[in-house]
Amino acid sequence: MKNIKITLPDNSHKSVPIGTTPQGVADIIGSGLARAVVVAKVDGDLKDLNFPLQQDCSLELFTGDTEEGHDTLLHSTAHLMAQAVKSLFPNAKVTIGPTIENGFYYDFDVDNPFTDEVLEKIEIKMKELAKSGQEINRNELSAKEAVSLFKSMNEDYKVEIIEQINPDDIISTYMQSDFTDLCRGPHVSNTSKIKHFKLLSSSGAYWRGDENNKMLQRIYGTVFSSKEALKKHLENLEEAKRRDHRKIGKEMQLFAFDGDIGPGLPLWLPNGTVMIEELEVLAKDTEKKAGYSQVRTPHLTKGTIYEKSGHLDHYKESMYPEMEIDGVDYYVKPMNCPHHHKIYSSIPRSYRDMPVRLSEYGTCYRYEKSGQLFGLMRVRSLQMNDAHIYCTEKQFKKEFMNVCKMYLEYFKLFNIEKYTMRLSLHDKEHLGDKYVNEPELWLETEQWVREALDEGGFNYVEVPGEAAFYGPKIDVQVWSAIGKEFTLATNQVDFVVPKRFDLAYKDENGDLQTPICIHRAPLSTHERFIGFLIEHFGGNFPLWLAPTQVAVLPLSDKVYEYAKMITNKLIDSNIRAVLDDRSDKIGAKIRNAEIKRINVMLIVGPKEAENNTVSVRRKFAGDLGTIDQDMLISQLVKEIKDRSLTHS
RNA sequence: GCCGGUCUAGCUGAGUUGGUUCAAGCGUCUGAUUCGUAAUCAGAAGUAGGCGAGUUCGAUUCUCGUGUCCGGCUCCA
Repeated sequence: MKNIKITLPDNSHKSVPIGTTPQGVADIIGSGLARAVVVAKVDGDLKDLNFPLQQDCSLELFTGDTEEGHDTLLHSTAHLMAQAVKSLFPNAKVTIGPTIENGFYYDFDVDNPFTDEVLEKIEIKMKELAKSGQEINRNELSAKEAVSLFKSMNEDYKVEIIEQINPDDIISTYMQSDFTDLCRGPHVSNTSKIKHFKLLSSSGAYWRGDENNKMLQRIYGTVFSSKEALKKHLENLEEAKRRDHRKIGKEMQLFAFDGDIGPGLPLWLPNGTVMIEELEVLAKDTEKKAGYSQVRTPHLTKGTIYEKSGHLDHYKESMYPEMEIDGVDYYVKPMNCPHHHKIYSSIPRSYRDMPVRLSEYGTCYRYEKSGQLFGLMRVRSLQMNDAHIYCTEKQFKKEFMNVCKMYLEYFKLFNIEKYTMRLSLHDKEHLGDKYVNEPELWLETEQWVREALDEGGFNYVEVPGEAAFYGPKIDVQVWSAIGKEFTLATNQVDFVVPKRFDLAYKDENGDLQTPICIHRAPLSTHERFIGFLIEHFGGNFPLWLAPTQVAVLPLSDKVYEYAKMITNKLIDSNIRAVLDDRSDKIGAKIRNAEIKRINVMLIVGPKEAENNTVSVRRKFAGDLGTIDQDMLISQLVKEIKDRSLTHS
């Protein structure tokens, strides 16, 4: 039989009989690799391990701990789960089962939703099927054959999927025992390769993500190449839960929800309010330097203005219903833009005044759907770090870029490193309904934004169909501790509403021009930003932001007077200090302060009282020794003033 | 809004296959202790099974409704 030459990644060669599979090559290399390998790349293309090699080629073997291998493992485990579900519930119809970051899900059309007990049963069945070592085989067929195959199996959803694939394409299926699934592949070659998996949760999910379609039942799960990796992942999930802003917010008494107030309407407790105040000072400082003017606007406004802006058309569903006052409909405001437009137009504007930058921590109310309220991240009452910039076409790029630069300044201050800038564009299909029908203006404005971003050297991804109804926008996406993605900062271009409001400025020639409006909220809302910060810092805030900055811990009642004096001195220096005057031992006081995540602990005993010093202990740093009280205070004042990130 | 689940003291959290007064820890309060870098001891109090109906001799436990929150889906100016 003819041999073929296999080139491995280290450029070594193996000569093997034609028809040898990647698994076969792995077997030759070693038994450890043979067990661990899950998928292969043949001349750069991902292939199954039992793909017969027909000619000289390069071959790369991937174990489950590589990106390619893990993805294959995840996908194959989704199939294994579907097989288990079909075996337990023969009436179940399978739909789609993709991989996601560190996991997979599969949607089923079943008679009864999955309960936790059922999930356990499915997992047990999966273990059984995995152990039984079933071969997984690829089969290729035409779209027509595929349709009749899945029709014969009563898999309506698969038929629907195939019918939307190009009829000339070759369709592939994967079969393990009596279970066949439509899939592009690749897959592991045997169910015994799947060992360390866990089903995590189940939930409802609409077919094709459309709420008009039937609700399917989704199961989420994950798999790893080793027991340790799975354990580590599950521990990470647990750790994430500990950073959950809802948990820490309660522990640190930052905010609360109350049934008598209403869902999505947070109460800001004194500690959380301290953080709000600090953020507002930061925003005002930053905006003052950047040439913004502060404004204030009412919470309640006539409906006519929202008709004019178009918001009633587009967002009535998520606005609190109107209230009739003196025969006129009023709304609580869902956004600040129309008010700022009215401030802009309250006086005549010249090109010399431009750009006009109006900022406000505006309080808004949005009737978000009940099912999507989520801690502080999605609420119904919110205060936006809002501003509107009115500028000329010429000024646009620079203004837009400066807003983006402001984000980055903030991100640096808070040490936010993981984020994505998303340029959200319109979708031609929805001009006239979801988006204002100005096809050329859309393209033009989008191009401006693109150029502004490119010139500013920002990295971004383009996302069609995500724009606001009045223009393209930049969304900055971040991830919460529990892995949810959020839009934090946002920056939008509005080429429509200024015209509707007859906003104008007089240009050099004395002609009236319409300004472009940039909506921006770099710090998002207080609610979302603080929610994010809680998870980002795990409650261990930088000193300037911490609700309680210093705890003074007297060793005993004998030094109470001295401790009280130190505490007062700190408070006089605008430092948020508390005195722990309980009769606990010092160890208990320290423990208590540590649990409360207090950054600076000042331990004072007779020695300190005698020398006018304090003994400093800081969270994360531990015992830092003794220091003169005035020197310490000036150090802390500086750290706070600089909004320093350091804990020590 | 949709699918599923949750709800026990300020917090965490047991238990009750329907049966007198429902644990415990933390916290709180009182007293003692006066202590050197993550828990001193003792005692006490506490509007505790979301809410409303129903079944029952009897419901925290079963049924129905309703609210909240959670996991997702959908949505997000």
